[in-house]
Amino acid sequence: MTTAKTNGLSKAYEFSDVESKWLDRWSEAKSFQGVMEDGKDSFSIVIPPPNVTGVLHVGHALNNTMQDVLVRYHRMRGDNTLWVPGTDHAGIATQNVVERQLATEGKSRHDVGRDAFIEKVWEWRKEKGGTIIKQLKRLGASCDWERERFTMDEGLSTAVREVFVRLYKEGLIYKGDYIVNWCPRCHTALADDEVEHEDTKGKLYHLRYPFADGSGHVVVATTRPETMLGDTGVAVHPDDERYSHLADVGIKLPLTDRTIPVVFDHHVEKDFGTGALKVTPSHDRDDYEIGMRHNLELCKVMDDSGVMNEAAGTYAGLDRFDCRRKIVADLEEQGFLVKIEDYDHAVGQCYRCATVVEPTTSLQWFVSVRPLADKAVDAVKEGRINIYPKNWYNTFYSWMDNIRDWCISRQIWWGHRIPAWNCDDCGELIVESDDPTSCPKCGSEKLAQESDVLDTWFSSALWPFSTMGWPEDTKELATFYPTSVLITSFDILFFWVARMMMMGIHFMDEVPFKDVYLHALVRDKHGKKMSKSTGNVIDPLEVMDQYGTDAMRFTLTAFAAQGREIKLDEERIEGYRYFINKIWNAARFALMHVDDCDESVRDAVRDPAALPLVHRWILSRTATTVSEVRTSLDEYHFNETASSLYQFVWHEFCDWYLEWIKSDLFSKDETVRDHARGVLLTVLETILKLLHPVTPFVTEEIWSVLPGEREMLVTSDYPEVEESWRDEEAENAIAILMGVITGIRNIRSEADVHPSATIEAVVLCADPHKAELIRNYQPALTEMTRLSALTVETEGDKPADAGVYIFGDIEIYVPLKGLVDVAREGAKLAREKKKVEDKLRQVNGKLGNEKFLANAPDAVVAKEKAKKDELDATFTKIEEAEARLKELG
RNA sequence: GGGCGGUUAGCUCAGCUGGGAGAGCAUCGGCCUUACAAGCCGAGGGUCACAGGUUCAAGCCCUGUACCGCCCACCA
Repeated sequence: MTTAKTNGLSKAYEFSDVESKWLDRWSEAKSFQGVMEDGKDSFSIVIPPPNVTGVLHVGHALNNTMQDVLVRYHRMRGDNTLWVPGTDHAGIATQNVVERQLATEGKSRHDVGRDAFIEKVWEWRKEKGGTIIKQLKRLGASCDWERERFTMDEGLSTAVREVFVRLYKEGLIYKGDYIVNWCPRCHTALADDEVEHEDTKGKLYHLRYPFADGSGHVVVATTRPETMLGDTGVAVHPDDERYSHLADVGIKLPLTDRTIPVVFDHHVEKDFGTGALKVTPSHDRDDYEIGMRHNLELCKVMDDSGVMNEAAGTYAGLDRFDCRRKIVADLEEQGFLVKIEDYDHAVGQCYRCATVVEPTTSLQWFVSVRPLADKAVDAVKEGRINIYPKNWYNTFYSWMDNIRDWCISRQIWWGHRIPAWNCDDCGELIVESDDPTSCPKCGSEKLAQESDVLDTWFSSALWPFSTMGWPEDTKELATFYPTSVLITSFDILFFWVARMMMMGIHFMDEVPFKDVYLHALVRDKHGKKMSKSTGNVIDPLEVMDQYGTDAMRFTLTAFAAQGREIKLDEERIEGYRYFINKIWNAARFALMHVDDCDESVRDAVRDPAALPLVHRWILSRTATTVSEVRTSLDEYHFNETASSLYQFVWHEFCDWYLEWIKSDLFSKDETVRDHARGVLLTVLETILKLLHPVTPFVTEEIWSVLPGEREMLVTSDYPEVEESWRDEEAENAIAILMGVITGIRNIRSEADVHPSATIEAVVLCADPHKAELIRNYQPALTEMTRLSALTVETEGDKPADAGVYIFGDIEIYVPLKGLVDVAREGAKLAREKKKVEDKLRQVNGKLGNEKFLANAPDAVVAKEKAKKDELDATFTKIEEAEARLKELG
């Protein structure tokens, strides 16, 4: 690759140096600093805090690109703009990382002790925890980096305590012994939504449970036979006549010496299996609820690690899965096993470590979410929060309707320790934001703080206001809360988004964000989830290395259509890299001509109507593009933003406008040249501004070498729609001229006329205005089609020995002097004729339909009539051309 | 079991309020035309999953079917 330079810009865009240069400059200039000026609109976003253990994956890249596009857009619009960055302490995930590190030294966290372990986590964070932040910076994320927050920071920890204590005192936090999801590997409770259900090929074991009086038996089915040791009842449906006589007869539980009762509960499905259900209240959520309804005993048969305990009798000490095998063998030996069926069912797994979750009763802390959830639902129903795309409303409501109390305590060490103390002497439970020194009830000083920490999502639920200084009244909160929009992945709608709504509304009395944009997951090009084991992971860091950050950002923006999974194809990234390069080269070309311009060159656009058509045309197209881009950004239609920009820059500005004005730029007529230079510079500047939010690096670089003194692009102004640039007349006229050019090129190409061969063309057009228009543009037209001459007539001979191109009332002939390939030309005409015929059939169908004429709006009818006239004209001319061709053949 | 989404060119996808089916890549042909071969010019390619319905008019609205995907859920 050559690196020849033109006017200081290398021939191909070399992103690497450019990117690091601007990252430094933006940082030095504090370009991303949050602004709080009176009388301005505010635009604020809080980043979905990535886990402090995280490394940038393509989902982060998408998420943060979208946020950055909006933030840069609003900053340029002059709003008070703030993007708050930060990371999440990610309780279990981070603890796991440090535990693994310890394990390499052959130690467990218990070997080092709680305080020392936490110290180690902080050390780890200091050394390695900045990775994802560095990577976000490299992405170009224009966060106010001086405001970086961490969910374990002092300020945020204060907010967490304050919230906990207030909720407790309002009776919305309680402690109790309930069934929870337990991870035997992480040794902690998990919230319902931290359990992932995986379809698993398992077995359904049918077990024979004899009646205590020896009069018979009932068959129950289970997927987890080891839990039978904890059975404290058998449940049947109250209306099930098969079992109505069992009310007073107990069941003799196999392998034990216990007798358990039969209870009648509507939850039991009569038609499933035998209609009898073994009830293990300590190890199954449904069974727990049945047990509560019928006062069944709790019998816990496993410990915190999933190992059978003393209640399991001779099975004590066995791991739960080993126990399962042993139990099945023993049941079979003793004749209690009826049959084993293959059975596919969902098995709950820990979302962090994929260990099979064990439902267990345990003493935990809970938030009563119903009252909080109701307020969140109201906010959404009343439109105080809008959700995009809107198909998420149903899902949101149904989840909120079925929400259960939130288990917030975790039996791990890394996190916000629950601000509750137990008095050793009187047993009083003390909940205070400041550490108490003595028991308010008995005065004892023997107080022990709860060992549990809070669910990570508890602190992230406060993120929109805790990062702005709550519980203090801060200027940040006054200026930026509620935030403008939350952009996040749909898979944490409930983990996080819903909980921020609940907490924000409860504590701030105002929603935490006005809009929620939920984007899709990024998948590979076949729609498969990216995973290391499949080997289909696209690493954004490698992508940035290979194609440049702007190319990746543009690609992600182009893919970000609402409501669809994103299938990312690496070839597309390559395609958009070419686009970045195209911008670069267009700028190089422009610079060759505007390099030495002074301010006055822009005067050309002050009176657009006075300019030649092609300049009026590009200004009009620019105005349209500005409008499209602004609208699509305002509506979060990121893909449309990308496509408007791509289409306009490449196919209108580069392919047509630059080609068209080349002769003007080399003109000896100073006015002609200055018009071209002024419009060229103006449009280029507009393009750079429009593109900047999506492709900040290349645009800033080009901007910096444009003539004149200028501030950095990042903090310049975003283009407004210039209504005075809109020009329908120019657009129509240029469309005709483009048609002529395309026609001539088509004939040349179809007839295999070498591009350098000089030939002539004749345009026949009965309409004198159009003819005049085309005649006026002869120089540009011949230049762009490489003709030696172009003649325009309102009437004249139609040569047979010529290539022909017809559109509407315009006919183009390129005399070929015996070079016409009759067969090929005939085929082309036939093809065109068929197209026109098909369209005519449609139009005539409509216009021949009285109901259409009666019902369709006048404008639509008029349009159809105009279409018919044009098609008729084209059709006639094609037939004439066919006739002439026949003479020739 | 409930809910949501998808099915449009060979591939990946747009198509916002119903009014002449689009893009990128890929394909074919021709060009190193002085910004760009990471480029330029030209061309081909569609029964908009299927079946009904509403409408003057349907890729778009309604009903149903098929297949694919995701989410939620207490049939053990």
